[in-house]
Amino acid sequence: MTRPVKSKNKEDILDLAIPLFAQSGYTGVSMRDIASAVGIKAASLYHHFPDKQTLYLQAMARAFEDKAQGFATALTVTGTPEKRLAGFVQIFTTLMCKDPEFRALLQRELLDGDEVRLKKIASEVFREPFVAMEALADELAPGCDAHMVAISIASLILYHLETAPIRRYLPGGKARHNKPEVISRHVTGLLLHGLKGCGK
Amino acid sequence: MTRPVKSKNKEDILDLAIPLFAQSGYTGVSMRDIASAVGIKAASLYHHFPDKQTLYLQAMARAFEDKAQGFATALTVTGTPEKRLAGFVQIFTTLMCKDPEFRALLQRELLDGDEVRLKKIASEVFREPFVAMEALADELAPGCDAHMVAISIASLILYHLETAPIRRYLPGGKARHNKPEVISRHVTGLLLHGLKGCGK
DNA sequence: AAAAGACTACCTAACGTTCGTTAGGTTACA
DNA sequence: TGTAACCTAACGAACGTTAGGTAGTCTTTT
Repeated sequence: MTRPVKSKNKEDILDLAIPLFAQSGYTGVSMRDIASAVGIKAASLYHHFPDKQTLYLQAMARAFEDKAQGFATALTVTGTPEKRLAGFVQIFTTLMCKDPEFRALLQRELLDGDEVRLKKIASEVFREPFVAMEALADELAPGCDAHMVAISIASLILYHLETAPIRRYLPGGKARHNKPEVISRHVTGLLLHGLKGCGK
Repeated sequence: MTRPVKSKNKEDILDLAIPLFAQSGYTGVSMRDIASAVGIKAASLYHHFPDKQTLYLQAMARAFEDKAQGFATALTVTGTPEKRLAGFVQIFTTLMCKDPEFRALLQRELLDGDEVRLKKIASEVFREPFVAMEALADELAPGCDAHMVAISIASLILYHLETAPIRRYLPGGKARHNKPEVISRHVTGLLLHGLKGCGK
């Protein structure tokens, strides 16, 4: 039995584990599943990680890390507040569209995540873009509740993507409703002008 | 034909299983867990249900049934389109606030639900209120994409609730942001007037 | 430069536990 | 007496995890 030429390291394993956890959740993925995806035996995973929970936490950390940086680019847009909002929404939507794994992991964390993990995600991934969104909200609608506005912006974008599986079966559901440019245009219009703004 | 007073029937078991499934998901709840909640042994569950999956599906069906009816009351509001929207948002928000179990189950279905179940939920639970929302959207913003508007309305309400666990750790998060009247006022303002409408 | 030792990354085999599920017996009420 | 509702006991499978072994690779010593 010849051994593989190149040994696996932690990062390789985590990168292969992330999509599994995203698709089936913590309890839905066994150590044997992960090992099989990596191409080794389950017992060998314990050479790299002390237990499953640690592996999972490190996979989550890896999946979420660098995400904050991605969001930062969505905040580089300059110009009028309206233009900056439109730019942010567009970039954020495109980013989220391209990363179903991230969305699934986030959803799972919102359902099952413990306080420690949620706190970590909040401060390390979302805090910076969230603050920028709040500042933008305060410019566009002074005196409003910036926190609620920021959540609303994220809601509009993310829920259109989250509900994709069921929207297919709801009246009026079309394939184009999943396209980032369609979503971002709708959301921008709605945010800037209310319901009257999303018809154009 | 008449059951002994002390005996459990299917409905009792399902009602006790629903919150367990809502909290921990299908794989996170064992037959022994359910039996323990009911006050019987796991083997006895097989007197009422052929297997775990059937029990789960019937629990889901029960959790979602009569929900459509609850939504119907949110559509009884009359008056100007603006007033009807405000009324619908308020009632729908209050309804969702009171039912974290339903929200959790819906979220889990969006993540893990197969096509058949999603189709069933779409047609039996959401179709009717969704059509009404679309009609309302068409009145308020003729020519708009009613499907997207309806999703946006639901997004705004549900995501404010879904993100409650993480909003605590995001800047500006306050306890009142989880109150139905605060959410519905914010959402109504945003929908009718855009960002400028949620400051007042 | 070669041998000896240590280390890394994997293996096979198995452990104890929990799981869904089944078989067959018991009890209480019609 | 029949049947519905429950029980105890146990099955096999899958799970996370551990023990102990092996084959290459790197490091040190002679």
